[in-house]
Amino acid sequence: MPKFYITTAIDYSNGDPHLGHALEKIGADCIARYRRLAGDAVHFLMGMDEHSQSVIQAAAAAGVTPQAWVDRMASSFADYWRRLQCSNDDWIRTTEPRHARAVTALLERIRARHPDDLFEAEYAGLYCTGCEEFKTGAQIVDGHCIEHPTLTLIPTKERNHFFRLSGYRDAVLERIRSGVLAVEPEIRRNEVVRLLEAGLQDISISRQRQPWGIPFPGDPQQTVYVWFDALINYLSATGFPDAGYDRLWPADLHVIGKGITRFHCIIWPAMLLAAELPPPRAVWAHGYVQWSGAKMSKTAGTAVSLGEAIDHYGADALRYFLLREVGFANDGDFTWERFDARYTADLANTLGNLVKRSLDMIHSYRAGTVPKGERGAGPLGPPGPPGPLDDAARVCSAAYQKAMDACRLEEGAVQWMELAGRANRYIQETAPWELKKAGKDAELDTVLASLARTVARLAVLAHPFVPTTSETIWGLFGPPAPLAQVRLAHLSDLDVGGRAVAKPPILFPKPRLAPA
RNA sequence: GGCGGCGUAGCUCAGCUGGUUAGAGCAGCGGAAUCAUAAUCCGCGGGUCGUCGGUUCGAGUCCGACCGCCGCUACCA
Repeated sequence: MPKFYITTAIDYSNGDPHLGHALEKIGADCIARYRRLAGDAVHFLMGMDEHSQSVIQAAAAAGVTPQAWVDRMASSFADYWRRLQCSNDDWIRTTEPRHARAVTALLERIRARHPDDLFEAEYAGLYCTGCEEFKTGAQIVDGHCIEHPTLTLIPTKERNHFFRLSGYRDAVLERIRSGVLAVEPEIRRNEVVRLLEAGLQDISISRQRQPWGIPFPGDPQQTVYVWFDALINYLSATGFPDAGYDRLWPADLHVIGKGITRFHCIIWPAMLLAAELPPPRAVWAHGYVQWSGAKMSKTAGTAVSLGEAIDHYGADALRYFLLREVGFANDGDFTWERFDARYTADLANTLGNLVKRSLDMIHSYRAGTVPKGERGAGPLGPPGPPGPLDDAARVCSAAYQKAMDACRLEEGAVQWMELAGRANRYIQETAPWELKKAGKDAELDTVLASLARTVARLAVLAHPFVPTTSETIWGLFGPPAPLAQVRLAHLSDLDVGGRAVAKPPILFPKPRLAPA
């Protein structure tokens, strides 16, 4: 059983999670759940990034200690991820001892293997005494810090530890070009390659005057710069440097936002190479959730809160909407109109109604027991002659797996829904109610058995996207095996003939249109 | 400024290495059916494929210019 170590970016502890955070976690969770269905030994990591100056500021503003602040934030984020059914196996926080230990160990390992890669140098920049940090770029307006326009920025020099990033340009570039380190989607890979081709500068990896951080090994006067610290979380969670960490490492997939490819595709691999550790195998950089085509910015006042979006139709519906409509590669729009349209057309009308009508007919015509049809096999027995829906399931499932293997989650969702659509057409074509009236029992058995099989298969394909609904549908058959034990490879053999089915619920109720 | 991407039916998008009447889903309109959440199924799409010019027997599909969006170019998690 191949292992599959997948991670999300760890979130910064300075505000509540929003739809953008949610898209990333849901997408990663979708991939993790899919890999489990495919039979991999999945290890799925999520967590929090809890160091740096802005944490101190946020804590001070809230009148609590930094630790109390990050505890509160971590609890809040974790609560949202539970509501969204994230199936992470581990949850790491960069304030944990296991993380500090790994950061120290990694730096010491670099120093031991490539001593020249770490050196001290002067860092010069504009320092804001209000923020207690260096300011660059857009943080400076008219020569003043945007947070403290009345203060004067002070040109300051600071002695820092540096990492010789420049020495790893060729090695990282070669890995990305050859695909040994896969960067997807392609547009992100091209951006990274161009960045590498343009050349790299060495980077400062320590800070003075930053008490809220991990002490720099051998120089307790300084702390490890927050980005350098944060990236290492993926390694910390494997147990590094203890023996056995390589049961998980290297990571098979880092799921991140498109804005941080530079850190994950260039700096992080270089850090690992310097320590003579294998770089990750793949990085997937998703796009952003927009609100009516505009950026969803925290400062501009987010148009919709994550809590609202979850409460609207439930976690499954939000998961499906984000993955199907917003997508996991490009930017996409969240609007209530689109959410409603997707929910109604796909989840309620196509899938929910299919499950309901199919199983209701089994109750009306066969007293709630799935006919064995022409198959006559047990619950997971060998298939008999395949019907049109079995063919459709095979085709859709193959396309689904091809898409999901490539992290094209939208396409996976399309294929899943396509099978449900085929089943609806099958009902129309075979008209079971006519078969019932005409007393064509054998044909009716075949049709109902075929529908039941298809519904069960849809429950399996649904799992990465709508885990709760998936379990609900699967549970209706009183299945012999928990869904967690089902594998995609068994899908064609899946049968529910002879099983008693529960009365189907309305899976995705449509709110009555409110009178105007 | 540098590098790159996008601009195809009301909406979201497919259209690979150029080749018969430009496609899908959703929405809309018409019809059928009644197992089902008034759900489903069938039928209906003349949209200058951003603009202009070029290459070619032939171009959303290649080249150039232009217009309009957008991304990456920050030691901002």
